[in-house]
Amino acid sequence: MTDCKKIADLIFPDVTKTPEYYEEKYPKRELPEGARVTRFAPSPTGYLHFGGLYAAFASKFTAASTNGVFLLRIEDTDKKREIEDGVSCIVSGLSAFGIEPDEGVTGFDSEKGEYGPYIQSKRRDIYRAFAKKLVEEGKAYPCFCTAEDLEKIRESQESEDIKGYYGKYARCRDLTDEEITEKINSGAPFTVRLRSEGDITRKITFDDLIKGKIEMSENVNDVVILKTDGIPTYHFAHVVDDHLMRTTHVVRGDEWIASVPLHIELFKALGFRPVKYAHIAPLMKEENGGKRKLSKRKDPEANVTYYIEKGYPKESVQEYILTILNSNFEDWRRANKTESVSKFPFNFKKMSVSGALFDLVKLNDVSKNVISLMNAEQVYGYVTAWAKEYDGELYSLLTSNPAKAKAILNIDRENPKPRKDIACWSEVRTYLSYFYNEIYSPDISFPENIQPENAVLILEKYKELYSENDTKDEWFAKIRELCTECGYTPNVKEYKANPGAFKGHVGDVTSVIRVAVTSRVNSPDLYYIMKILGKDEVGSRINTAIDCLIRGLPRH
RNA sequence: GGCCCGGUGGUCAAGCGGUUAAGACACCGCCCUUUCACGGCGGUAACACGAGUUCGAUUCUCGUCCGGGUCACCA
Repeated sequence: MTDCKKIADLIFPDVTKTPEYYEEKYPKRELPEGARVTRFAPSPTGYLHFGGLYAAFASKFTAASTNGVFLLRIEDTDKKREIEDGVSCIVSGLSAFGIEPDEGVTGFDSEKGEYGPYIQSKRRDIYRAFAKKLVEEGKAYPCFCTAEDLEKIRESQESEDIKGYYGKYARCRDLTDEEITEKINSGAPFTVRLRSEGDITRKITFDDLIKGKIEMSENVNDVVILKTDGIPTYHFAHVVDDHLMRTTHVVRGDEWIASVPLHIELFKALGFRPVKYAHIAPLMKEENGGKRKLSKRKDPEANVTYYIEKGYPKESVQEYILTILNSNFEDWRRANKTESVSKFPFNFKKMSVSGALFDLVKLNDVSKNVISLMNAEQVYGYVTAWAKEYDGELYSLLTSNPAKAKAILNIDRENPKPRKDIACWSEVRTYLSYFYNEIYSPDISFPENIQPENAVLILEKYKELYSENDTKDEWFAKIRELCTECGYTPNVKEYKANPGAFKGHVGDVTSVIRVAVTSRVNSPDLYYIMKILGKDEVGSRINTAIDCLIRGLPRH
């Protein structure tokens, strides 16, 4: 006859509070009907992973769209893998992309909310109170198997379909009170295991919010719920925490699906109502034709700091995450061009069931759109803030003459059809390098259809006619004249109708000027560029280009 | 190996028994054009394979193949 109560007291001499105490301390939340309580619960084992950010957004949007609560909890039950500034990495990583939890951990040693502590290492007493209850009820028991013992069990299970600590392999499951008492008194280390009541032939089904109905066999493993150090495993902490924090919906990676039967059994054993699950597929990365999980180790873009260093605005990252998070987001965005993302009706049903390929090209596209909608003032603010941190030279260039910088950034901006040149702030340096001699290196190479002697001709004439005070219309009128004088036509259509009659069209002529002035075949509006550069600089660049061309010209 | 999930154009993805199989990115072409862009229009290109159910399968069932996940005192 085993006396579970006695064993429980023996195992947990330190436990003073009861589960009832905690139930009362963390009452049901008073939230409007349908409000969802979600959480992001990472381990502080390294930098914040992009996939984590992705999951955090899903949680946050779910809570926000139902007027619920989104909280941040830190799962630091594995001190071996923990890194020193793990918590800060997570908090600042989330914050950099616009996620501020409603509740939970807010910094290295700070938190807010009534359901804390939100750091698992500070919840030891809570877990132990509930574990004690399980032991008292005979639903859990101490296990004295060593790592070597378990290794042997594993080896003996090679041919077994079900592996784990169960049935005849669960050697400590039926120890007598005397055996237990003796081992504990002798100071033998032990874990606490769940006494599973599962039956492999019985199925459980649950409705995953993303994947739909899933059917699996019941859990039969007597899994460890408290490690030798008295700290809970993920499974036990998850169940206790999410119950006590009154979480309603758990959004997490789909690597957890296999443990759902265990989690459900744990909820049941503790007399808790299970949470609803939404398991999201991992982000994938393309690698020589195949797909694989975006890897922390191998892929720099897996680290959220990658986006900070490159200078992607948080709005862009949000926008991109939403496009891969909910398949109808892009349609919504087209219909609501300037609406805040917080208005988007987020829905689990619209999430991809299988892993989305992480696509930097698409991110760039999204980001260019986002940035194209900003005004020059905003862009200037963002770029300088970024440059201050990551590109000191650019920073001093920009801030030494803010008016000039803003004028540059304002070209072809703030109009109904803005240019889409910039995807992230680190591209700005190259984008405007030709405005600053300090970072400009001329490279006079024309498109192939332009003959150097024609280019010289055009530039010589242009040098004479350019006047800083011309209006844009006057300037272009001169360009048209120049075309005609040099054997080009100002009329693109005319050229296309009769290409043999001309050396080229106005596009070719401006190309020559553009390359001479900016070393680019592709730039914003030339007129404004030259305005900003000033007559002297324009003249000097044209001279340089002419020299360059003449030196390269064959002698006749 | 057992169990679970998935496989629609190059990529992301709608679709849920009858569709000319949406849309977005990328690519190509055309148009617009006072250059460069932006924009507009159009194009190339897909239901992994094999059975079955059905009058009819991308959609339902089974099998095969392929991809992913999981079987820890890690989360």
